[in-house]
Amino acid sequence: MRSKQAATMSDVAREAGVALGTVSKVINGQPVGEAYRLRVEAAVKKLDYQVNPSAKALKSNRSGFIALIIPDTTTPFFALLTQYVNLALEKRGYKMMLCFTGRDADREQEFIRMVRRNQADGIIALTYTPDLEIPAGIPFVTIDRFFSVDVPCIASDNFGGGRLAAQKLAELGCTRLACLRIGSSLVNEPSKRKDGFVSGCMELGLPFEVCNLPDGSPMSAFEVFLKRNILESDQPLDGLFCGNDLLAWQVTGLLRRLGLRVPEDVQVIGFDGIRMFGDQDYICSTIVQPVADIAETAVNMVLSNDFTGLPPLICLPVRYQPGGTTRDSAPHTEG
Amino acid sequence: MRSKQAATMSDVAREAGVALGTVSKVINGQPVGEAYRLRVEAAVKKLDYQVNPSAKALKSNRSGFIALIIPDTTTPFFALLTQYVNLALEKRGYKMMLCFTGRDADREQEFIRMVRRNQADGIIALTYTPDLEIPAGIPFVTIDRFFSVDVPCIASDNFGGGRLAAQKLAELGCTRLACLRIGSSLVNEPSKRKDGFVSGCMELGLPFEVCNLPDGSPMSAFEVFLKRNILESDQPLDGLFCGNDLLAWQVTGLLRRLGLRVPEDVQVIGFDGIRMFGDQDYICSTIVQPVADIAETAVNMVLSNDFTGLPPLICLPVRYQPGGTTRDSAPHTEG
DNA sequence: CAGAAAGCGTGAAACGATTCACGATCAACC
DNA sequence: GGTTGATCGTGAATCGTTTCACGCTTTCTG
Repeated sequence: MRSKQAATMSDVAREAGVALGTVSKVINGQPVGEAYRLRVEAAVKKLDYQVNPSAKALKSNRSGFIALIIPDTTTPFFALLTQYVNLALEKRGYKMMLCFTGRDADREQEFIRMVRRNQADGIIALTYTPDLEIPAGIPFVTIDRFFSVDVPCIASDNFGGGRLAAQKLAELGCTRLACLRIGSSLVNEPSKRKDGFVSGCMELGLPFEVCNLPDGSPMSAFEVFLKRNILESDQPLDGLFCGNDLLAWQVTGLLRRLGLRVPEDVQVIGFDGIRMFGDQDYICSTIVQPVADIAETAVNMVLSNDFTGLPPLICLPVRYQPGGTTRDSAPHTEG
Repeated sequence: MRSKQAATMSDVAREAGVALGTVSKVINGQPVGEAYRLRVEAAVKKLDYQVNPSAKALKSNRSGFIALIIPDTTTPFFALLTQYVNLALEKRGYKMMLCFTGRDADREQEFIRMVRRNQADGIIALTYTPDLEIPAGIPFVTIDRFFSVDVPCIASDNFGGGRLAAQKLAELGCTRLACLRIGSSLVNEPSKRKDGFVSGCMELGLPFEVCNLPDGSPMSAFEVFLKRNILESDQPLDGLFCGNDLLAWQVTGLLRRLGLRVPEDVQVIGFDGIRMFGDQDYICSTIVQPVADIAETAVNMVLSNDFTGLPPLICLPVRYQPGGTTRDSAPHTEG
């Protein structure tokens, strides 16, 4: 029950004494004589005219919405990505439609179907379904998941990041390394973190272990690994690279509970660049993903409906960030 | 460039040999003769017909979107809320349009203006602007922020939660309590957590302190307070209630760094019910907000366009949850 | 069995924008 | 000064629904 009925284009046209088409041109910035433009602008202001997005969408066949398909919003990295994608879309005048899937393949497919009904002009997806049916004819880009050369994928330099982690640990004096992974960092692009780490270790001539656990495994599984390879070993590990920051954070807690000092006895590097309050301290030493760049790039790609000539996988540079779990960190000031 | 042009209602009507209006009735579940219904349904299936949401929105003046206005998506409580609101909306056949404001009043007002352009059928807002201009004529409900009796507000029982925290700390053997707050828990509804806590302490006849810090204050400010009132006091505090879980978590880290044992020397209770990975361990002992209920209620309210007769403030029950920072917790197994 | 009431299919009108063929205006040029 | 072409305003047609007045059937009632 709006107090005043919203003004339409014809109201503006009548008020300004011009034709409908002229109003449309002014609104859309097409060339119009100065005098006309001023009259229309005055009428727009006077009537507080706002374009009706439904009418515009109906006629132009563009909704102005981009769907972001994401496993959940509570994982810090996803939350950060959501925020930056939203920001990047806003800058370009688009709105975001959030679809969180809870890692449910059926929900993912259902969202994509929905989007095909014209609800969105494009899709940015970070999904866990490897055999997802990608809709033809709608801009579709993925983040961190490579499907095929037809589907552009934006990712940070996972391989380079893993390699960098190995190098940093070596630089910091570690001589026996391990890579710990769980769940999502096992699949697809993020899996290259391990590959890069392994490659780095081999280049450095350092011995290393790899320990993989399926999603949802209890920490006790890692506990077994760490006890055997640190407490009970005469050649204990002294440098750990974890598949993501949350894991690194958990592993650090675990190590400390086992009586080991971090970073004095064991140094730990994670991956992602998660901070505690979104903008405060890093929760561990980490390989920081360029989240803002990833979001910007994904948005630019999905809005430029021409993917030809682009590399199917766009890799963005990562950087190393000390964060309290390596010896190069300033004495820590936070929890 | 969809391979086949999407089918419209008239295509379906032609295919089924019925009138346009009949198709509309079938689609919208209005009473239609059995034979007609079957023919239309067959045609819908054959042509893979999907309603065009823009056309529907244009004619019916409802977009099917509800806007969620939220300060950010990275604060765990907000992330959780976002997820549950999304879920509740989905259940009701609505889509969510996410507007994160970064706590910027101008952005908040701009979003509301946008929504008035018919982009959304209602607004659920969690805002920091006390003098927000609430749009008339569009369903608007708030979470945790009371504006006026005309604007329904959903909140958890902040007062009761604060009181419960005091009672629990007393039960667990604490005799000298304090309430620590920062930033967002100082304002509006969440501020009642302190009131409830104070009330609880007075009922129990226990001495208490209150320490408030403005948003963005460094932890060192709390450090001063804690040093003076625990380390340097001959009547040291032994029970802390923090305005939210993140603060409780930081304070716990701070206490441990000061050489105090939690929960042996000092017990800490937070507020919110944040878990580390969204579904794993609570990060501290806490008063859990019923996030799912809050979301459901907010969605139900915003979709029922009749607020008359409802209490302006809807209060949902909280519960206490041990989480490692009080003596009633099972020996902790996580970081 | 006539007449009223109820049930239901029909299709034109409307929602509010975009688009485009058309025509008017005007400057330029030979 | 007449012709050409460019520029630009006009308004009808259109996008794909919803809605509703209309009228045909069928059923009920006395």
